[in-house]
Amino acid sequence: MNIGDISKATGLPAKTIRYYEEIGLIRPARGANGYRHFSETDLHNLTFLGRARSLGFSIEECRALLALYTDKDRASADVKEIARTHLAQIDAKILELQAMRATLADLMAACAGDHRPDCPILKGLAGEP
Amino acid sequence: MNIGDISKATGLPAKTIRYYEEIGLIRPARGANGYRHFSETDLHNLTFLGRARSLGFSIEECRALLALYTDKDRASADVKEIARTHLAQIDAKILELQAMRATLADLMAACAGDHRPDCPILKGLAGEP
DNA sequence: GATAGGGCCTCCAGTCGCTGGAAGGTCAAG
DNA sequence: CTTGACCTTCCAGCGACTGGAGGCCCTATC
Repeated sequence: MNIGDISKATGLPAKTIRYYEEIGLIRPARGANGYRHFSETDLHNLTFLGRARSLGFSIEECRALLALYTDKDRASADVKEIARTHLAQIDAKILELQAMRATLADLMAACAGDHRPDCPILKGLAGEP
Repeated sequence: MNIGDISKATGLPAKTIRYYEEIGLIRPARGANGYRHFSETDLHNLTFLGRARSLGFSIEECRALLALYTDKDRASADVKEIARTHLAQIDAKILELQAMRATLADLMAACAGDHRPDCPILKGLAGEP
């Protein structure tokens, strides 16, 4: 499979796949013409990476997960530990966004949103009582 | 006030303040020695920027908000429109993170997390049923 | 007056995870 | 033989900073 085929199969842009090769996440073979040639294993690995990325794992976490995925002697505890850390980060992010949301919604509720210049949103951002 | 003083007063790193000047968000005066000199207005503007950023507004949104903050003839509707757009983005992000969280939590719940190599998290990422 | 320290300056490079584009080689169809 | 779709590499840029090098300025102490 060429990069275009694997791109369609995985849903990942060709640019992204080249980038993953550049940073050493995958090592596709090369044909005589210089084209990348992707095996079934490459397909599995890229699918894995795509799903892990879509769950918000960083590239380095993906690298670790992929190594565990490839290592048939891994302990599932190692995987779960990475997942636990990531889950905590997601939760922290959600809380942060919810706090932002609440503050912003409060300010917006106080704002008439009409032609007049008086604006509680700006006042709130400026730190006025 | 020098940059160190304003940094303490606003809680923004000096590097960030210099960056805000570089991209034209603020225009502090300069002393004969080349040092930036910050007025009360600069202090207000930087405080405003700090709060807006902490609510997740992008730099360009902050630029627009700051212009409205400075314009005493603004319409509060203009401010509210920016806030509404941003609120929608926050909500979208929260939903995305909650979906990630749910998927990840499901996978983790199925994983024993012990010394054995069998791992539903990896299976899920690989796309196994 | 010399020196030590802290603060300030600019400029360059790096972060993360791609993404866009230019310039050029390859391949299959008509 | 040409067209057009594909592939290649390399360089640059996104957002919003952040770190560090190298060097000037200011105050305090000896």
